[in-house]
Amino acid sequence: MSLQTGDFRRRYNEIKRALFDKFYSDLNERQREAVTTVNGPLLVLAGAGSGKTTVLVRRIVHIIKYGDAYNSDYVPEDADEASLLRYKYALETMTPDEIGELVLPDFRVDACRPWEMLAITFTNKAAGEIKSRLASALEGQDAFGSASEIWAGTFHSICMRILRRWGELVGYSSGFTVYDTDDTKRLISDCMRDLKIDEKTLPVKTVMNTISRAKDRLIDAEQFAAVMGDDYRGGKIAEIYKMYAARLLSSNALDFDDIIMQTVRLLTEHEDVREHYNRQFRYVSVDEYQDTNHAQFRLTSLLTGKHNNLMVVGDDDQSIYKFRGATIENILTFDSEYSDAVVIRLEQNYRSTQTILDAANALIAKNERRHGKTLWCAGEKGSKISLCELPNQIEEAKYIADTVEKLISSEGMKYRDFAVLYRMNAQSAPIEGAFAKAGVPYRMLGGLRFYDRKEIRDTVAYLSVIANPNDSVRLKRIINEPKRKIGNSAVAAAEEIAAVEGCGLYDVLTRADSYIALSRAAAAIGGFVRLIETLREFAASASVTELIDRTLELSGYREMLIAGGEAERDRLENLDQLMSNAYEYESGTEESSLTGFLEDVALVSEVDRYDETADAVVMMTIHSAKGLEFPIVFLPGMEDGIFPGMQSTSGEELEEERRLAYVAVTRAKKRIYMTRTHSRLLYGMTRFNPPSRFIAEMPSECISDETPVPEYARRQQFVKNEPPKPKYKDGAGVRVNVSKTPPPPTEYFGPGDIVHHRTFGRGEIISAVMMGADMMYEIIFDEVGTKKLMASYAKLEKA
DNA sequence: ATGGGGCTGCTTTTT
DNA sequence: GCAGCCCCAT
Repeated sequence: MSLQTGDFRRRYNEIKRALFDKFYSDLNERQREAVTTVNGPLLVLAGAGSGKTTVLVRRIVHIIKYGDAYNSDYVPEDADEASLLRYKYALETMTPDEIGELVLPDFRVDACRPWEMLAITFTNKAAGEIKSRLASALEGQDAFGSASEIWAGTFHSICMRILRRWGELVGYSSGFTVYDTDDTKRLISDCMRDLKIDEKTLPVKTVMNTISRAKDRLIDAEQFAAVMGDDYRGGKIAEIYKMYAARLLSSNALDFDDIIMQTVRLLTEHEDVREHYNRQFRYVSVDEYQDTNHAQFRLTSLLTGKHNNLMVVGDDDQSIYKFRGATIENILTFDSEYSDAVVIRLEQNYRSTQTILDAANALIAKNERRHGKTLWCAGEKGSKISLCELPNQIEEAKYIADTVEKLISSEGMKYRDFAVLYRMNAQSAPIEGAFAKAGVPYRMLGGLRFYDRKEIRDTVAYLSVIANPNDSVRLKRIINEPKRKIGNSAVAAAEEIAAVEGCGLYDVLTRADSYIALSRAAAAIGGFVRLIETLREFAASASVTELIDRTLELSGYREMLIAGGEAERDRLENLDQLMSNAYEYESGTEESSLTGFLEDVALVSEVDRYDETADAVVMMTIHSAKGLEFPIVFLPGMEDGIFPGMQSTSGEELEEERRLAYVAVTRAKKRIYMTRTHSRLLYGMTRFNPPSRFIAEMPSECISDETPVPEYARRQQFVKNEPPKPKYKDGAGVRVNVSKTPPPPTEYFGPGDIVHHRTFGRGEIISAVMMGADMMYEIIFDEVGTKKLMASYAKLEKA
């Protein structure tokens, strides 16, 4: 029998919300709304630098600590006027932190236990960030449970956790292997060889990509064949897909796409498993939702179940992974997919100056397919974006190095304040060169990754075979590494036997001496099998670290490298590094195992080589810069043909490039230096690229052209038959035929002109250089590629 | 079976 | 311009 009146209840809830609002006073209103919107589908459109991770983490903590207290109207039976007074006093005197810790738990309604919370991210880095922030938010508050019980991880690690438990239901026995891109490529390549499909007519890359995209869309080999119908190329790929899938299964292996796809299959086909997780995961959040593909969308909705407590966070304007299957539709249609979804926009930016945001806003506004957001900040306008044209990529690199040094000496900046972000890795070489020459310390991301090095891959392959002898891709990788006289022909023969007998390759090897086809290599094979068996026995009782050491010893791999002398020194060091990684894994994991280590190797890329504390300029692609921020950003290669790339000059491709430009610009906190070159040597070809269209898409008042000398002498060297690209600011881009003085024998052409050649057909001039009295053209022909031709010999016509 | 030399081809990348 | 890969010669 409650004595609480309606008025009391209203005042109770008012003061409760005021307490929450004070607790969240360090958040802006939108952020607070996102954190306290607990039930039902929620889409948070988080602009660059808008505190997205903060919101994600605090919302999870909010639900675990307070549940739906903020929105609920529940008033406890024993609440009375005295409690109101107490709360009012707390509101006036306590700090936000004290309120959060001492008062708000009183209001707890329907809170959730940590293991009922699922938080999915894309990268291990993001997962690590979220985990560590959750850990510190929940530290020492055991009443709420431990942050480590929260299911926070990447799509792949979450799925692996599910598959390790239920994998048998979809045909995988325990200890299954994960194939990475390289393994996948080898396996597909093998399939193509066995199907006698020439890699020249159908590149492995294409096949791999097609199969991967199919898996993204949850299309299996049979369905794929059906969809392809009698399309020749498609039919061939369908054949490969079928064989590839069968071989993966017989190797007890999954590729990256399978990890998602098979989990979806598991949850679709096994209602009990699905219900198990639906009951468990009362709340689901997905980060970087703009990068999800269809399979991940399905997975999310299967895991979420009927309660629909699904929060997705992302920025449609930062969707830059279409090429690897991400579909921006997921984020664009979330609010129609979940019709009662709450949509919250985080537009206040805490990172950049207003000038940078103005430029970014104007740029991205050119895209059609977006939810629409406008970033703003409370801070200052800041300096204009600098733009500079340099003669070539060497000068461009020098300019960057000089500017770094200049700003360090004149403004006391540190090397680590600078980032050079480029569109393509190929752009990095000259910049590296200039930094090296100028003595600028730098750190480059995106070279060969640690686990992609040959010696590491080989060693990991040994471990994989020890853990799972059915893993034929890895088996083949190491069967003759180091050389032990088991050549391709012997392996091919053994594979054939395996195919005929329908057993594994390793099984055939164990009985090598009973096959005539293998008689020549039987002794060598026997030695290899004994090696693996010895190591398997050893593995049963040894640690992973010891196993690696023993493997390198007994296989002769280490010996081989030592024999290589100085040249192989790095490789030996890398293997030591692998052993210390294994050691680290074992000391940091409760139930360490060989399978666990291999899974880490497959799914966890190396612990970020990007050391934020080192005082060095950082160089990386724009793609890998997503999510990072730097005081000063250099954007070299602001040229059409580079950025946007020449194969993305219109439509969806161009929109994706523009999003990439948006990502690039929004990385900068204080200043941006854009550069472009007059001529650029790339892939051994000199190109003359016009300025990037993205420059013109930014408001001109945001940009200041710092090109040093008004005219370079070099302009004399190049003759064009048209005025240097119509600079008409006023009026339409009408081409005027100025001073047409074509010196005989031919009309001269300039870069960008489309010409026709009697034998080579249609082509585009990419460079025109005066050589003596003649002109040398470099032309990309549609049919025959690039040719260099002299004007007087080539009978070129304007096309 | 192995190693060396020519030829192609080549955005972006995490899992 | 360079690297990785295939083919060929040993």
